Amino acid sequence: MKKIPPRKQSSCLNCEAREFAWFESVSKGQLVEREKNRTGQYLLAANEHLFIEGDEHHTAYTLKKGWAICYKQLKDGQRQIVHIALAGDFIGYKSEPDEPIDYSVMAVTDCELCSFSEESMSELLKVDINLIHRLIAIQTKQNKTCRKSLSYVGQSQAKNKVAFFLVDLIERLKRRGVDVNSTVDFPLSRVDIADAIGITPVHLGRVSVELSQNEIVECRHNSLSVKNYAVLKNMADSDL
Amino acid sequence: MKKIPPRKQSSCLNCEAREFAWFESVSKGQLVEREKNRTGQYLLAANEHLFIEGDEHHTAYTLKKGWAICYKQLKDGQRQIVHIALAGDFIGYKSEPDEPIDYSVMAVTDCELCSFSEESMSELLKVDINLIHRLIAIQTKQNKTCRKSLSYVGQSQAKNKVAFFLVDLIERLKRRGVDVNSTVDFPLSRVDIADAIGITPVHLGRVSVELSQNEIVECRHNSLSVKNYAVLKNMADSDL
DNA sequence: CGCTATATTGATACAGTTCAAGTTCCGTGG
DNA sequence: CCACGGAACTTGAACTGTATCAATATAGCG
Repeated sequence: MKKIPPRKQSSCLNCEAREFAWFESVSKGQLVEREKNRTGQYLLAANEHLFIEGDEHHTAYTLKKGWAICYKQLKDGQRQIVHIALAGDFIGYKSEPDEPIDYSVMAVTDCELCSFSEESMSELLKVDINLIHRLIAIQTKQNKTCRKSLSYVGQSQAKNKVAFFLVDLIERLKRRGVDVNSTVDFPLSRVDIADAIGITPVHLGRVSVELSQNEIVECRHNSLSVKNYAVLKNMADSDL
Repeated sequence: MKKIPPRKQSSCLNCEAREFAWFESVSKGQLVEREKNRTGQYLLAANEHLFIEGDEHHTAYTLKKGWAICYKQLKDGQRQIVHIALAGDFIGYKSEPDEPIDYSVMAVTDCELCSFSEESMSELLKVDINLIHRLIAIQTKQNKTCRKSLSYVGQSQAKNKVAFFLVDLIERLKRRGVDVNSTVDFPLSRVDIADAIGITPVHLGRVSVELSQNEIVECRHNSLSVKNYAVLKNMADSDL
């Protein structure tokens, strides 16, 4: 991971990810002041790790740009992706400084990140009540998302899992201003998607063929194009 | 749900669940004061619902006594249990008052609950910084637990799922002072366990037979007895 | 003491996995 | 710009874990 020297760091003022980030709750006026508590800005190249499950790291990050995956690994090597991190996502925060982190984060594309040390975070939480509430809101949402993933991973079958997963992602991309009607950049590999929804990449392949033959969604080679979002959405949370 | 009249309500002072609950962070001295912001105490009979996914309820609860299940339901009726609530667990909290709750809660055994209205909560969070940090810690832990469930539900197979699930529960019961070496009360049905780990009750039955034949764990008829915890633990997070 | 819930057992079907052999894609260097 | 090599995807055949359905057995409740 490459640290960006202070004079080259970009300001929170014109950060596009801010409306999805922890600092969403900070008013323009206060931003310069709060920004002083940001402890660094980094470049993380694709496929590099930010941290690994078990690390005793002491930093939380806002993903400023790029795609990253958060995952856990079982003893037998099986990988479960627990979250696809997009611009604005707050990752690596732990309330207990002494406990090791319970998941790993790896960049999918080249990423930019802003860091907050534990001290700077508790300083920020001390001086700005809005940041506390925003942090709580972020956690509530993460929880909600995780419960939803758990539900479809546990209860639905392959085709529906794909739909659930894609619809979730598409909605998040939409909010970030991506035009989902055209073909969009989609850096996740088959293996990534498979590990996120709990099936085999091979079987995901077969399901994908079916989805593209039915003119629902085409998802391959770093690009995604939605042909029939209504049907896809309906497939997420129903047997159709 | 039956409301307990004020004069019959028990105090937080000698609550056994408190050390696992939100008020864990409150000192004995402050407890009487904080307790004033508790808005009610309730009895919820077995199989009754506390609230249902989609409800616009405005109350958070501490489970004081009993077992409850938190679950989500897919359109096709499939149920995923996302959490087994035990004494001390904080359930139903939402950071956004306007949003409907994203899961349902049903009592498994008769339960006792303490309630906090949205107003009382924001009052408490305003006056007691420790309660803020405790709330954040609770959410962090819930998140962690959910990620873990997602991982084994998504990636391991039936036998291991059972082990994961039981080990998690057993550890939580231990902390609550239950002697796990003897036979313990275990009110969850086969269907409940199956819906928590994402398999069929019938198949869970077969796996259970195997586990009991191998003298690892016997789990039936409202009781659980662990024969070989070492092996069970090893089965959680490994192929053995 | 019967009645409904819940759990067991067996037979069969299928979704999803595994392994292995192709194929296509894409970045790299000549 | 093309040729190469490795990674990512596809395809096929065989296998297996889990689901389904249906029929019994057992447990707990009124």
